[in-house]
This record gives sequence, structure tokens and C-alpha cells, in this order.
Amino acid sequence: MNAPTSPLACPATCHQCRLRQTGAFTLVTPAQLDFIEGFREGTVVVAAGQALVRESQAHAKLFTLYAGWAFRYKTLSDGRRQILNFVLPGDLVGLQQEFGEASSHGIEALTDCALCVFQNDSLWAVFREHPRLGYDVTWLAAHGEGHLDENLLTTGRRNATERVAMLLMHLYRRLERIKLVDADGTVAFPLNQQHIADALGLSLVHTNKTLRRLSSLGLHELKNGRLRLLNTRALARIAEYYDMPPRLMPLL
Amino acid sequence: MNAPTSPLACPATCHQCRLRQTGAFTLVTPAQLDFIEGFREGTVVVAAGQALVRESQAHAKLFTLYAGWAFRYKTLSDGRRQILNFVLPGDLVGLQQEFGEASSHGIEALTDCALCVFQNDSLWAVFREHPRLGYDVTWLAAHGEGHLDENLLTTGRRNATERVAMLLMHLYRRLERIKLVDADGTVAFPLNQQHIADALGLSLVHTNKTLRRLSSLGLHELKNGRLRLLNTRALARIAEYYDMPPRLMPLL
DNA sequence: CGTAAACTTGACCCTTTTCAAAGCCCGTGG
DNA sequence: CCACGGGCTTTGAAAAGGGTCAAGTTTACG
Repeated sequence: MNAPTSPLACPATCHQCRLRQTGAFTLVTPAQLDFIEGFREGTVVVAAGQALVRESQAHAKLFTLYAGWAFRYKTLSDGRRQILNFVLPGDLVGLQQEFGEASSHGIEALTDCALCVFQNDSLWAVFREHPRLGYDVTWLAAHGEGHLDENLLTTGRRNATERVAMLLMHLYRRLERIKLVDADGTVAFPLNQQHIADALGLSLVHTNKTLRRLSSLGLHELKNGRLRLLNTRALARIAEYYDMPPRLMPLL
Repeated sequence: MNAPTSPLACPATCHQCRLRQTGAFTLVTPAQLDFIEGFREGTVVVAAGQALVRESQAHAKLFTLYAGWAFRYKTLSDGRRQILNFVLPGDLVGLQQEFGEASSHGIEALTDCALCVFQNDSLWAVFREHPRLGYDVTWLAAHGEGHLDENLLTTGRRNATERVAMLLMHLYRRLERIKLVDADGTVAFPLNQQHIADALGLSLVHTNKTLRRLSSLGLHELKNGRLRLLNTRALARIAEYYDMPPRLMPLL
């Protein structure tokens, strides 16, 4: 079993949270921050490849990813898998289980992950005692729906080239917001081609060929687990990706 | 212009709401019901084919569909359209716009619709004054995400037959919950094949052929705008549709 | 009745899938 | 230091599921 190798673990207190320093998140009052910290039940580190939530699991925890990548997915009985969305630092996950939707999805750590776990069964307390935070949770849920809408358009109506372009643009922009783009313009990109295929509703082989075509056209470069976009104009045009001005997001 | 023809308009007060009598929704206290009614800004009737929300519209209203069918969709510049989900009576819509997600989708009335419109900009008041209702809104948002997850699995990984079977089962079950199935086992089914195609990420022609195949196998019957499922076992098996025991849903 | 919209069907084409096999990268162990 | 093996990527070739085109046919309705 591979133990997680020095993953940026969550800081002891929310006051030191790296994420809040990125400028991507809404400001909170000290009182709210204290409350959030109290609501936090603990922090966990999970190794790459491990399940954060199993696909049938009825009552999973609510948590915010602090560092690393994860993904939500569903599978059919014969093994076909659809990745629903990627979970990046700052994302709140587990609302659906919180409300007892057993239907559900699995969540798997793509890289070593650090996460802040919240108390089970006390989400209601958040709403009761800090309506503002409840409102924020709803904001996040609505925002997550927006991502799913986009992914649905992608798998339902875009062709292979457009799908790949969309994925690259979308992930890159999300990483950019939380200041995960390196000075040299590259970002860590831990997905393998199977993940990309499963996220886009394509086969592995066709994903490979499409990826290859885009990179040979000079649109992107993907090596050593790092992604660099070489022609964002073209990628955005192909994908019809319109990035709205980045808005501040709530962070629990 | 076709004026809406006697569509079950919303009752004057929420106390007479037909939906609350279906047993599908959670009970609310009289105080909460009064609050909801106060939060309701008015009721509107919209004719089939009209837009409830235009696709670029920045600040749309929040509303609950009272009667009729609608659907949320997104389109690409060349006209390809993806239907994201169908909106049935009791569904709350517009959260995303409420939070200023301009990205967004359009919503179109599929049949004549009656809806309860809530006050703009005062969703926050709901959370502040009735945390319980805020919690319910979040529940609904999470539940909606569950639907999108399922649709994403469908368009991403199911084949044409499975997709159609899924759509029929899913809609039928939803209608069943809100007591819209007739005594003879049929339900009103206002979708045309183009809608089905757009929801499933298929072409019109292929949708037709698939639908035809399923009905000639005796799995369903679709005529005069009414749907009857003749072999739910088979349909459920094909689609891998597992309906969880119906849970009570909040209703605003 | 006549017209338009919606549904059907057949034929052909193309994107994507499936199958198969190499090649590559890297960590492990002899 | 090098052989071995496993995961991931690349390629080629063939098959298929689904898309596109082009007519019909039926149904809804004014």
C-alpha cells in the first residue's frame, strides 16, 4: 500500500488556509471562520487511487478538498464508467449523500489528497446558526450544477475534438483561479488518457488520437504530468468556451 | 399567438396547492406556508413553446413549476441543442441565475405552464428568516444535481437503446410520484422525438428508429401524446434504472 | 380539405469503437 | 548494471453504431 507522500496537509486552523489567500474566495468574518473551524470535524489525507466515497455508500461525509485532485463518477454494471466532474481544491463535495441520496456516485482520489471533513448530520446546524453559510452552501450547489450542465452539453453534443478542447480549457481555467498555474505557464495534470476518455464519453483509443492531433496542431503540450496551453484562442474557439469573469466563490 | 388554453393556473393561496396533496412533498408548518406565500411574488401562465428564461438572460426569476412541462437546455453556436433536464410540477428552477451565473441555460415551456414566481433578490431573506426553508432549497439543488449526474451517465456511456429506455422510465417514475399517472396507466407525454433526441444526445432519425424498435418489442406504447409502459421490468433492466424508494421532497 | 408539422423508412457515409500489438517509461530485483 | 514486468501511450486496421440525406406518410388543425 502506498502511503501518501508528503501531501500538503490541511493546516491546523482555518486561519492559515492557503486557499483563502488565493483571492478566489469570498471573505468571511472572523466569527464565521471560527464557526467553520468548529464545524470541521477533522482533516484527512488520502492516497492517490483510494476511494473517498464508494459508489453505493449511503451516508458519506461532507468535505472540502484542500489539496490534490479527485473525481466523481458513476459506473454501469458492465464497467462502463462516466466521470461526472473533477474535484479541485476548494470544492465542497458530498451534499448529495448528506441528503440521503443513495443513488449516488463514487469519489476517488486522483492524486494524494488532503481534505477537511465536516461533521455528519450537522449541516442543518450550519443553516440554523449561520444562515449566511447555508446560503453559501446553496451557492456552491448551484455552481456545481452549472458545471454539470456544461459537461452534459459536452458529452451530448460536442464531437471528440471539441470535447477534448473543452476539457483542457475548463480545467486550466479552474486551476488558474486557485493559483495553481506555474510561473512557466504549466499546471500539474494528473489525469491519464483513460480518465479523460471517461470524463468525455469517448473511448481510450479515440481520446488518444484526438489528443495527439490537437497537440500536433500546436494547441497544447502535455508531458511529465504537466499541461501547457499553447493556443488558448484556438482552443476556446473550438470548444466554444466562454469564460465569464471569475467570480469570488464561497469556501467552507 | 396561441394563448394558453385553460392551463391549471396556480391557486390563489398556497394552502390550496394541489401539489401538496399528492403526498410527494414534505409537510410544512402553517407559519412556513405563510412565509412561502409571502415570498411568492405572483403567478404566471406561459404558453407552450414560450421561453421562461432566455439562454443569455442574466437575472432571471426563481420559480416553482406548478403545472405543465418545461425543459432546461443549452445550445452551441451552430444550433446543436442539448436538453439538460425536464422540469415537472414541483420543481424549483432558477437557482443558478439567482446566483448570477450568467453562463447559463435557457428554459422553455413544453406545454402551457403555470408557475409560482418568487421575489428576486430576496432568496437571502429566506435563509435568514427561515433557515429550514433555506435548507430545503439546498436539498432541492442537491437533488437536481443527482438528476444531472444520471443524465450525464446516460449521454456519456449508454447506447441508444439504453438511453431511450432510461428516459421513459425516469420520466414515468417522476410523474408517478406527483400523481400524474392516469387510472389506465398512461401519462401525458408532450415530448416530440426531437425533444427526446436533444435530451439524449442522439439524432432525430436514430431516436425514431430506437423508439420504434422498443415499442415493437412491446416495451412501451406512445400515441396521442400519452405514454404507457408495457414492460417496466425489461425497460428497467435495459436502462439499469434502479428507482430508490420515493422520498418526500421539499416544495416551495 | 389543404397545409404544415411530426413521424417513418431506406440508403449511404463517417465518426467513433473495438481489437490487436507495439513501444515506452520506470521501478524492482537479481 | 541490466533484465523483467506492469502501467500507460501509440498506431493500424476493421467493424459498427449512429449520423446525414432524401423521400414518403401520417396526423393535427384551421
